[in-house]
Parts: sequence; C-alpha cells; structure tokens
Amino acid sequence: MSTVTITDVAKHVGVSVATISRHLSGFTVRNEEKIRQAIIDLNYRPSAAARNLKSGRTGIIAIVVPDITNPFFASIVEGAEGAVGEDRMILLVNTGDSRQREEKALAQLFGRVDGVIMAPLTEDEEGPSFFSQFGLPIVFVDRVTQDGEKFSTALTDNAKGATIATNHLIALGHKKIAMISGPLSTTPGKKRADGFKAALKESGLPCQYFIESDFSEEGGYAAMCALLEREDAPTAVFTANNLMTIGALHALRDRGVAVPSQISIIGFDDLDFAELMNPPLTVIARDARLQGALAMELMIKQLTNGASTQPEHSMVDVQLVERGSCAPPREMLTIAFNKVDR
Amino acid sequence: MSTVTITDVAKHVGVSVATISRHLSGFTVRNEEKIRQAIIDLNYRPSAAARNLKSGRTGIIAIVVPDITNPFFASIVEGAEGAVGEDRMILLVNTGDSRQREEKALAQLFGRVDGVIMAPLTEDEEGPSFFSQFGLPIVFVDRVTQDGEKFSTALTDNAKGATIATNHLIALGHKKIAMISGPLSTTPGKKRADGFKAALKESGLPCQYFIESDFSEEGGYAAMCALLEREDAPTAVFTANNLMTIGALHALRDRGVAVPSQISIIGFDDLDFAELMNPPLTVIARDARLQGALAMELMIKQLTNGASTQPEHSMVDVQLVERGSCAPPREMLTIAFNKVDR
DNA sequence: AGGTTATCTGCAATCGTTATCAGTAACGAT
DNA sequence: ATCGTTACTGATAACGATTGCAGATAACCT
Repeated sequence: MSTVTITDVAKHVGVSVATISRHLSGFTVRNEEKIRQAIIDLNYRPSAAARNLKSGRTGIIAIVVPDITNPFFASIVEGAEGAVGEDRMILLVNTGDSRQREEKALAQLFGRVDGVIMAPLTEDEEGPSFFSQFGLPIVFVDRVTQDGEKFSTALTDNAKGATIATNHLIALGHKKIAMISGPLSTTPGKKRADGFKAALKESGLPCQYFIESDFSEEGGYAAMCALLEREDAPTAVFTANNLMTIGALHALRDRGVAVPSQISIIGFDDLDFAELMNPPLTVIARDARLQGALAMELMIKQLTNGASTQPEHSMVDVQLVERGSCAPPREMLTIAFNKVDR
Repeated sequence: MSTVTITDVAKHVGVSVATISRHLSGFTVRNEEKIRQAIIDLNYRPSAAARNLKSGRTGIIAIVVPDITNPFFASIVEGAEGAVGEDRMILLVNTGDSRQREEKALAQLFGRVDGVIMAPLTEDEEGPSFFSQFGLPIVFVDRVTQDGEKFSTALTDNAKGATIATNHLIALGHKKIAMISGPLSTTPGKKRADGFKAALKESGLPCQYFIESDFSEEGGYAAMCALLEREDAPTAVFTANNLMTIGALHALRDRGVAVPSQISIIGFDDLDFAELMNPPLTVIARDARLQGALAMELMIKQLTNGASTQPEHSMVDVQLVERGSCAPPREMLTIAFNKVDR
C-alpha cells in the first residue's frame, strides 16, 4: 500500500514539503531532477483527497443518466467523455429509472464532484426544484425539470422531430396514426407528444391512437400489442424512442404483422443497426454524441467562468432518415390495386 | 455555494463538532432531533473530500472500459452498477481504445477510488505489468494482462464459445469457414481465435480464411469485403464480436450477398435486436450483465477482506442461440437440388 | 562593494472531518 | 455517602496537501 506522502518525498530529498508541493504544481524549484527521481523511487502519488480538501476542486464531473444500456445515453456519455479534456474525469451514475436512487446519488455526489450533467427522471417537482438549492453547477442534458431555464441545457428539438415524423406518415396517406409515447412527465415525452398532436391537428386528423408508455422495450411491446388488438387498428405508428421502437418491432414480429405492408413504423432516435433490420428502419435521427459534448462544454464554461455565468441553452437538430419501414397505408394499396384491376 | 461546515451545525445547535460527527456516523447522541433539524435548516452536506482524507476510503470504484458505446461494455457497466451496493459509487472511464488515455486515467485514479475494475486494452506488456505495482485493488473483466492470474478476474469462456460457433458451421456442412478475428493481443481475441483453429483442426479442416481485425464495426466491414473479393470465397463466417458482426453484415448488404443462402454468418455476443435483423442473427451469447456483476462482487470481496485476499476467478458460460443466419453451404444446396432434379 | 530586484525557500496555518482521550452526569447498588 | 457502571460529551490532534508570509539566496546593475 502506497502510504508514502509528500513529507516522505521532502525528507528524502532534504527540502521542505512546500518545495515539493510547488514542484508538483508546476513552479520552478531548485532541485527539480532530484525531486523527480525521489518521486519515482518512492513511487509517490499525491493524495487526491487532500488536494480536494484544500482546493475545493475535485476535477471530476458527474454525469447522471437513467439507463446506460440505452444506446442513446451511452452516446451522450461518450460525447461528454470526449469533450471533458485533459484535467478532468467523468463520474458516471446510472439511476436505473429509480427516483430514489437519483436523489441518493445526487446527495452522495456533493463534495465529490465539481458539477453535474444530468438527465433527470421527471419534470414533476413541486415548487422550486431540489436542484436550485443543490449548490453545485448543473447542466441538464436531453431532459429538464420544471424550472430548467435557470440552468444551462443541451436539448434536442423534440417537437420538431415528432412533427416531421408525423407529417411523413400523413404525407404517405395515413389517417389512422398511432403514437407510442414516452411518459408525459419527462421533457422528451411531453414535447414529442406535443409535436405529434400538433401535426395531426394541423392536418385535421383526430388523435385516436395515443398511448403513453415508459420509454422501455417492454413498454413498447405492450403498447404495440394493445394497438393491434383494437378493432380498428392504426395503419402507422410513431414510437417515441429507440427502445420502444425495438419493443414494438418485436411485437409486430411475434404477431406476424408485416412492415411496412400492413403497418408503417417510424421511430425517434436512430440505431446503429437500423439499416440491417427487417425492414430497414425509418427514423428521426439526431447526433447524441454532439449533444453530450455540448452539455460538457456548457459545464466547463460554467466551471471556468464561475457561478456568475448566465445559463445557456444549446439545441441539437433532428433529421428524417428514410429507410424502408414506412409505406402508404394498406387501404390505399388496395384502392390502387383495384384501380389497376378494372 | 453551500460553504456550511460541521462547525456551523455544531454552533447552531450548541454542541461540539464531535457530537455532530457522531450523529452523522450513526451513534446515538442527545439532541438528535435538534441536530437533524439544524442540518436541514442550514442545508449542510458533509464534505466527501474531508471524509476521504481522514478515512482513506473514497467509496468509489472505478470501471475502465475501452468503449462505452459498445453494447457489451455498456452491459458490463450496468451489471457492475447494479451490484455496487448502497454505500459505493461507480466512476466510469472510457479509454477510447487509446493506450495513452488508459495509462493517464489509471494514474489519475489513484487516491480518488478504492479499487479499479478494468478491461485492459491489450495483454502485451513486457516484464511484470504496470498493474502489479499499482497499489490499488484491481479486478479484470473480460480481458486480462499477461500476469493476470495475480488478480481476480471475471472472464467468459471464449475458447468454448468459438469452438461451439465453428462446430455449428462445420455440422451444417461448411468446409470453407472464415473467421474475422479480434486483435490477438487481447484476451478474447486470442482465445476465440484459438477455439476456432482448434475446432477446424479437430475436423481436419484447413485454416485458410483467418483475418485478424480490430473488434470495430469498420474493421468487420473491411475484413468481410476482403473475404468476398477472394477468388475462392468462404461459405461461412464467424465474427469474433458484436461490432464486427454488424460491420460484416453491412458489407454483405452493400454487396448484395444473401444471408444465409449465399453465405452463413455467426457472431460472438448477442445483440438486443438480433431477432429483428434480416435475417435474424445466430450468435454465441453470454450474460454480460452477470459478468459485470461478478466483477463487482470480486472487487467488493477484496475491499472488505483486505489486501490479503487470494485472487479469485469467475467464468461466465456461453451458449449457442440459433436464429436464421446459418444454413448449409451453397454447394450442398446445389447438390441436393441436382439430385431431386434427376 | 553596495544596493536593488528577482527568485526561491521554509514555517505554519488551513481545508472539514474523524478518532482519541479524558471527563461529567445520571443512576442503581452497596 | 460512596462506588462502579453506563452513556454521553468536548477539546484536540491528526489526515496530506496548498498557500501567504517573511526570510534567504542568487543575480543583476551601477
């Protein structure tokens, strides 16, 4: 166990601890070479704990996500990781979609990290949120809380993405369009639902097939099953995130429903293997890595400029990626067929 | 900025700091209720830095992986996260397949964490490895270094998995079997290649289509392209990890090669969406989450039992999951067809 | 040489907490 | 009334580094 401290090094060289400390902090001191050698010989490593205590800095930025196995959040983390720079590190916290873990984690983080980048579980919060009195710089990524304007945010244009997706289905001729939505208590859940409903309204279509689910694969599966059991089933579905898209596709496969001939499906968030799917998946894509990087940049800006910094808001754009999972609705095919038939 | 310390709380209540400290550590003290209230009123949070300095413990375990966006490592992390328990947290380090970052990260970790769970980049290391003099408990997960027996490990049965995969192809009648291998400098790269070669040898088949690649999607793509360009192309391919499998499939799709009718493919490591692929992917699967959890358990055991603990080695089993990407080779189909034809 | 900087040095205080140790109050037993 | 026990308390010294201060040394100029 390396219990060697700065004092040991000082004694070994024959100078005071202050000199060693200064050498470590980059000042020029007299016996540079001797000190360097002593550090190696003794295998000395400065105690991060002591440093933190004195300086109040930890050099660690926490990133708190609900589910690290969701490729989207994994990309967020990767993006943030890439932007963190040389002299800082990332502390990852996976809250596992549990509110309790989220709160506990936050409490534990205090004093361990210089700032927190987080995707909160829900927006629901009575009165001024817990975060406003947290006492540590916070940047929200992908999701915000009620009073999120007070903090820097790195979001995506959820409403726009949902509107594009819905309009894409409408343009193909669909009238019975379903949405498997995320929880309305979350930012992306709410905004994407809003975008969907607004697009329907604009085209004078009713909103009959709206299911609020939970952003999970199982939730997407169950929601799709529910839709298929309807007497008057929808001809197209917009799934509000990648996991629910996968779940919905599993449901379709299990029921033997053909995509896109029997039902069209478009998902929010791209997947690495969307092209390899059967059929290739049409999605609303965005650059999650960039989003993570932006969040980190905002955090670093806040850290270097001090607490006085005004909150900033960055927005990542969305984009329709057409592949093969959307087609005109069945009725239209039938009509077209009939026409040809005559 | 919450600059309120234990002293402030003590003054506010009218007791000594020692009493507050004791209360915080769970001892029974006299003015429990008053103290609790004061802590809330003042919004006091104990400084982790000071605690660390005194106790020498940080309550943080680092987990170092080469690439967090690889679903496999994401699952490892999730498994470890789930097993970490109430009073510890995870510090995630993504080395991005860079040796330099790996070393730097390790150095930075010292004093910040109680132990390191890691998947090292390579096994190559001259002499006694860097890790043996690292001075912090280490558990290797998925990969080891040369002198890995000295540390606890949570590995998977790579050779067995590769053998099963190869034998599966052989049983289908394939003679020209390729392997797109990972780097032989890594544990899974080496062991899977060994298993592949051993299986071929046992069946008296030559090893003509062996390509060493790099576990990346691009690498898998390039390797598959190289195989397809051969005059005498293989009829079946075993890809040594999930990312290379995806890359290889992309290559096949781009070239218009049909799976499994023209070429069979089997991958190491399952994917969430393997069933949804075109065709559904046959793989060698293992429980990565379990593997991560096992690594964490070994770490915690080491932490609680002290440095004297003997290293332990746990092994996660592998399993063949047959879906639709493997079939008898083309020649055989042709022969069968000819027979019927006569 | 003498004076003035410029540069480096050690001492000691400090960060916020916990561990140790000596002490005190309350209480029952003698 | 004395003693022993129990159950808590407060003062203080660490933990290992950083930093302001004042002093020492070297370097430079006239």
